[in-house]
Amino acid sequence: MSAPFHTTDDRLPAYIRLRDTLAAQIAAGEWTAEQPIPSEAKLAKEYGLSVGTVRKSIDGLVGEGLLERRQGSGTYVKAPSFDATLFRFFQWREVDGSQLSIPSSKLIVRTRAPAPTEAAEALGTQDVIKIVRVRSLSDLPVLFEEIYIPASLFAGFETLSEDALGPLLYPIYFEQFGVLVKRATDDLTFGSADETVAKQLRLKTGDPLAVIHRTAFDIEHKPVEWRIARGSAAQFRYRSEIN
Amino acid sequence: MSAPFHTTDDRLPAYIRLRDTLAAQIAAGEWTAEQPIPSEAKLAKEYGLSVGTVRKSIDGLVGEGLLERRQGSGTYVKAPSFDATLFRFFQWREVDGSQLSIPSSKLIVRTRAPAPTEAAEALGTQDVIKIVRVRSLSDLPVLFEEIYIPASLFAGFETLSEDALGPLLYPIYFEQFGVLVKRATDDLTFGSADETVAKQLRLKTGDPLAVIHRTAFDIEHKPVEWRIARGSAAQFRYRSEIN
DNA sequence: CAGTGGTCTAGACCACCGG
DNA sequence: CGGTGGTCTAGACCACTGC
Repeated sequence: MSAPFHTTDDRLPAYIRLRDTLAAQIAAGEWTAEQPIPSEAKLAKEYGLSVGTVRKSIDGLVGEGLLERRQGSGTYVKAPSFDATLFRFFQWREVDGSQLSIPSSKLIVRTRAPAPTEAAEALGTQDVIKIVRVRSLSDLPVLFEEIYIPASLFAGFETLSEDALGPLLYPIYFEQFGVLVKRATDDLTFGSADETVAKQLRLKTGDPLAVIHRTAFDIEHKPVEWRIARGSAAQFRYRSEIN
Repeated sequence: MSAPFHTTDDRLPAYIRLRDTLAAQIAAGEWTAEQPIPSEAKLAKEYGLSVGTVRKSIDGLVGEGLLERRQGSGTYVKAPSFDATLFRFFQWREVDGSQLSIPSSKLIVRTRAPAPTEAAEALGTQDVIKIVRVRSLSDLPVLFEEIYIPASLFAGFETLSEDALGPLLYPIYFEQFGVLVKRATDDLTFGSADETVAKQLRLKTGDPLAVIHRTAFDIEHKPVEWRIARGSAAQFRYRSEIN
């Protein structure tokens, strides 16, 4: 009976308030990806709603890719497929059906620093943590990345043990800081390598580069990361699905 | 009563069969963007379903961007926003809030021809119509495109009056041939200009190029167009939204 | 005002999964 | 087998639109 709706404001439809409540619980790590969330019937009883309304809430979260239904079993938090979709640039092996592997990652810099202008504008703050890394495939450096994340959201990121940092950042954002990257905008341009980049990527100064500016957003459309990535144009391949 | 379901095969859920039936009618131009489709209640009666089930069908089509609900008024076919989303490459003016204009288009070739290997594979046929054109912005050529479309779907395209061909192809596909481009995959790489391209784009042979391979699909996920577009890398800018 | 979509209910039966 | 999600019904009342 009654309604333990969390943060959600009144006068919104019940199915939206429940959706937001569930989203908050998911982001808070209430459920793992292995255990189902409460069944539709249980949720209906708990929130004093009918099953149809609960279904509509869950439909929304499934549509957003946060939940996954498994008939006969339950509804589960979807292990975010981050880089299946979000790492898509740089397909290094041709599309012969072979899996594309995730580049390994070498950390160069990780520090609290003022944000460069563009990053500060995108993130709405100058107080950021800067991450610089080089990503490699089979020991060949392919991507030079500078990443900026708001210090307010990622307090303590600079001091995380280096072992805790895998090659993929978005899972860490989620698991360690509860920040779920849901959407991103990539801006792709063409440039040439300066000395620093050339050295890191084993190119010559002035060699052609693919340059990607990315701004990533969380569920609530708040910007949570800005990055610039550079790679040799010669091997570059970027795939984009347009709907 | 009973069910004038169109093409859809049996044993699928009713809401899917209705969705497909409606999609077919939309594609066939049954309704214009100014007149509403039949109300939910009417559809329910016509197909012998409950309103809830009809709503679920419509929900699907709204989610796909084919329909648009207007509370108190009706449900309308959504005027396809074709190139707002599908023409995104090459933003020529910086993002100072100014509208980006659609490049004008000069037709070079339009003929029935055998498809090059890549196009034939993507389209599943060799019998295609080939279109070559150069797109310009303020009289400056910026994009050289080769486009291949299946002759079976676009019978008579080669003989359309040139006046009927605006700068945007997807609206023509839809209005003249009932082919609605719903999704596309872009593959972006960098290359260098050969003589032909260099001449058309007023570049020097060997100048860096952005190269986009695109395969476009209709509502039923059938490939309906393959194209390769090339532009000077120096001015190139491609924006991609990742969800 | 009548007609539309928007929300919500309280059930039903089915298909599937797991123990 | 019981519990889960998947489909579907036949209503209710509300919010909005357009005449």
